[in-house]
Amino acid sequence: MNIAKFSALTGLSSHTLRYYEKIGLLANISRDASGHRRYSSKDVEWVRFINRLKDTGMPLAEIRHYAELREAGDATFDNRCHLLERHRDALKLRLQREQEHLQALDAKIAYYQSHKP
Amino acid sequence: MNIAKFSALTGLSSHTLRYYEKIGLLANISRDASGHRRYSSKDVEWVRFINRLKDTGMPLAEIRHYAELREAGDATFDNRCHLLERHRDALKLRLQREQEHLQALDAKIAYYQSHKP
DNA sequence: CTAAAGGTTAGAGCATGCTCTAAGTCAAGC
DNA sequence: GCTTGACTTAGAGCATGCTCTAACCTTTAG
Repeated sequence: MNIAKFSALTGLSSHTLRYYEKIGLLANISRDASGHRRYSSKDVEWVRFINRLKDTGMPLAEIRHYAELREAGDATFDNRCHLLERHRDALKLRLQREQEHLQALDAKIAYYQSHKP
Repeated sequence: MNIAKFSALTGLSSHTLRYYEKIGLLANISRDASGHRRYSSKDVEWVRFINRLKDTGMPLAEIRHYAELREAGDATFDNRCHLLERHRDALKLRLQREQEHLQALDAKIAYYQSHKP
């Protein structure tokens, strides 16, 4: 598929997609005869996973690191797995903190509502 | 208290504290005879609340809006309450999404572990 | 008196993550 | 052949949120 369709499927603008390729998040995107990018459904999966990592707070530099390990093949299997585990643990912690924040916000709102001037 | 102690209590650097004052998050910080800032324990509470809003993803511009409402007194009570409610609702949604992300990560990690090459 | 420690200001600089622009290429339809 | 539209590139510009610098002022201890 071309960049427009890929953009629609991944939710990233074509500008952003080219940018991600430039910084090493997407490698080996194939080209058609006239030099236009042709994305595959595997690319869709990968960019959706990138979006997941991004949405859970992983910086692009670390995602690029993961991408490089992925490119390097099976030898980096454990390495990638540990990277994901560390990220998951950080996410768990963050979720706990955010639960606390949510409770505190609820309490503040309840206070506002019971103290209307 | 002086800026160094306040910095220690709030976890923000003195640079950041002056910056927050400049952009309107902190208003009416008092000064001593030689022009140095003197922070009160109310200021500690307020900055801790700012940190909470920040940690739950509220941009500084919106926190500044909340700060301005707060400065304006009781007339903005409802307004502030609604702002917090909207933020809480957004936070709830985000927590749900992050729970899903966490599950997906766990699944990916489980896959990695069951498919070691 | 002097030096050190801690504060002040305005404003420059930086990291991240886009977002857009300019100039050009290519393929399809009239 | 020419226009239109979607693509290409390198690189500039922007928004957010700090982070640091330079030059200067006070207070305190020796």
